[in-house]
Amino acid sequence: MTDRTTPTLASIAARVGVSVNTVSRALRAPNTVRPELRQKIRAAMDELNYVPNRLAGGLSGTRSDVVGVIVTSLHHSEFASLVDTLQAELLAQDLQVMLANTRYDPDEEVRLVRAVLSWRPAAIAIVGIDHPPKAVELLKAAGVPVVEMWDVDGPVIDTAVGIDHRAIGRAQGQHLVERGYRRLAFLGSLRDNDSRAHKRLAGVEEATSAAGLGHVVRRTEPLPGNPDLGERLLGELIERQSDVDAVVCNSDVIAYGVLRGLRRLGRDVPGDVGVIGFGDSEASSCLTPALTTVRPDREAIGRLAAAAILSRIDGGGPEIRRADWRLMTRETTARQSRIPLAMAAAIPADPLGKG
Amino acid sequence: MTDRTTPTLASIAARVGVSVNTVSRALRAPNTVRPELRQKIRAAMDELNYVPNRLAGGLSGTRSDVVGVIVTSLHHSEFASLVDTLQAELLAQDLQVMLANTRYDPDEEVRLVRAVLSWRPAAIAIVGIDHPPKAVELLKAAGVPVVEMWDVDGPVIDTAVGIDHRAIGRAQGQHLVERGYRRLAFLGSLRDNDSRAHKRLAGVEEATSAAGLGHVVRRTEPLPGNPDLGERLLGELIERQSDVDAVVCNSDVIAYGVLRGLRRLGRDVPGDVGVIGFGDSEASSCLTPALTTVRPDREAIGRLAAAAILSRIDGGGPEIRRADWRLMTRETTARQSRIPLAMAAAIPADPLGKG
DNA sequence: TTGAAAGCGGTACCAG
DNA sequence: CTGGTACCGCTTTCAA
Repeated sequence: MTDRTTPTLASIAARVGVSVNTVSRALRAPNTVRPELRQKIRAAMDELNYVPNRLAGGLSGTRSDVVGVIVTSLHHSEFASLVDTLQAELLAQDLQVMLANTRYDPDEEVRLVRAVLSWRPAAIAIVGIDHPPKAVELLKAAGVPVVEMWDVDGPVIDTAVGIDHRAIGRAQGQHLVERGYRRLAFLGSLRDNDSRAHKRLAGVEEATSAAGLGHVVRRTEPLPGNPDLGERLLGELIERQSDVDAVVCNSDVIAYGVLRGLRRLGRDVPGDVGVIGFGDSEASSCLTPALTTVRPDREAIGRLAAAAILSRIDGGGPEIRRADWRLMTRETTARQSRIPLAMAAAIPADPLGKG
Repeated sequence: MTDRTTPTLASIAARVGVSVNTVSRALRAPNTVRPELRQKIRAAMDELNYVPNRLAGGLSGTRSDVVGVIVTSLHHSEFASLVDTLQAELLAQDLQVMLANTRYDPDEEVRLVRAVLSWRPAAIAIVGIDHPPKAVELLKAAGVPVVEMWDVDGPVIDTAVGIDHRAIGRAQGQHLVERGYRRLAFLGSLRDNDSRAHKRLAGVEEATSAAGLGHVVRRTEPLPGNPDLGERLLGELIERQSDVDAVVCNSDVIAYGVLRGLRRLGRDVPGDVGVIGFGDSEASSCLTPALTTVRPDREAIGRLAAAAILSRIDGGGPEIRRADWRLMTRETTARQSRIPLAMAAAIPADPLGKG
């Protein structure tokens, strides 16, 4: 701290009495510098607490060491673990994560894509495959590898890693039907631009109509999902459709509120009403009754996404990869079946998510 | 896409027929450029999908527009919402978040501090006040504003925003004592370098010893917290100390597993055993029995941290701010008290966290 | 209102 | 093995 300015390669060079160039090589290609000199340079750097300037490095060199990660939400741990995994795997390759959160706002998404691109990232990982046209245009024009995550079904920009949401919806619906539930409802946080949730909903409807059941009643709002919202939506649902006997929740946290609400209303779960969630949050297996839900292989998505990013940076070609998911059958749907198995068998499903 | 190279200010300038710096000014100081020209420049940028290069901008200009955010974990939504809030508030000021996750590894922390500093951030926000000496040295040498989050009690680098963990521990212990619990245990994920958890534990012990009770039995592991770990630790605890009648869990997810385990063991909660958590995760109010826990004002921490960052960037001085927290009294500790109130009153506590 | 030119801190290609 | 020297793309005086 004797010097008020941040040390640069030049200050190190001056201190050691060599050229800037040599110092740079001492970092980038150590074996092209005499060990003794290298040692002195290292010492000087340590002493001055030198930290390389990546702005300069990135501007000059060819490669930048950032990867932009754009998610739609962080609050409800939906994507927190994804970001966590990505960060860890990329860091192992000395890649820094620049994080952005659109909060499901398309305008914000365009803005963030631009902001992230302005750092000239080596790649961009982004949640979803439904983006505002301008965002897609920017992404394509930038010529950066883009890895879309969580959804893979539909037009993809470049590379995608995700799960088959429609198949998940089918499995949810089919499971309820098999367990004898007949009047299904879909509840939760749902945004117009959350095509993943819409695909799951479509899957549920596919299953019910295949079973010859009526429409799936829905009660949704474009607000962040949490138990209070779940309980409120349940209340509103029951008020105008009191004969519903199964609720598909768009997320586990919504389901938590739904279960709390049903308890307060004195409805028995799974006897009177069945409940199924999506996500398999940590608490789900600890509730009483324990929540039946769908567990996407989050870790796999993170790992595959990281691998895809690295591969693309490394010159590999675009690809589409699906991760697995599992129906976690627990107590909230543990009702005795009332329909013949033959009928249930007629319902299409794809439990392995292999498309 | 007629041009294979990314557009630069120069390409825009060439296209419009002006100098580079006119284009630059059109962005940075629009009113110093003739509206008509400005219009043409805008059009060219739009057409070419121009995205400014912040590496160049940051290198040249004085201010950088990144804020480094260093957390210890993301998985269990412990800090996810914090990051979420920070990101949103900073973005409003056109500041980008560069995220790093130490996973409670001190070596990693040093490495990440260095990595983040290499982007010459306008400020750094970091979880905790206990950092490896080298990290502190780097941070101080860099002369960047540093905002430490979640903990404020102890030596601080610069500015800090957090809650009083010791007071929280005292309140947890006192609450259990008041409810008549006598043999307390502390369970959960606990790392040596997680001084926040250690402070809460110390607070619990302070409360029990003030009440004249014996030592708090502890059963911890330096692993990520989750329900399975909670249930396992509970099992191990009961095995060698079966008379424990209250469990302080280091996080709500641990408590979920503890409750599940107690249920399986046939112990009544809150009758036989009381359970209290920390964090007030979303599911906590939906469990049966609902979990008594402590809710830190997460949103306030995020907001205050963002405000502190902005203020420091803007030339404001260092400061220390405490956020509030609340004991959420629910069912898992709803046992009738067995001790005279006078005694309970003797236990120090500071429920408002004002230090 | 606009343009020319000097950096910002590195990297990379040369020559020595 | 080491040093000289053009840039990288943008910001910022200083003139015009």
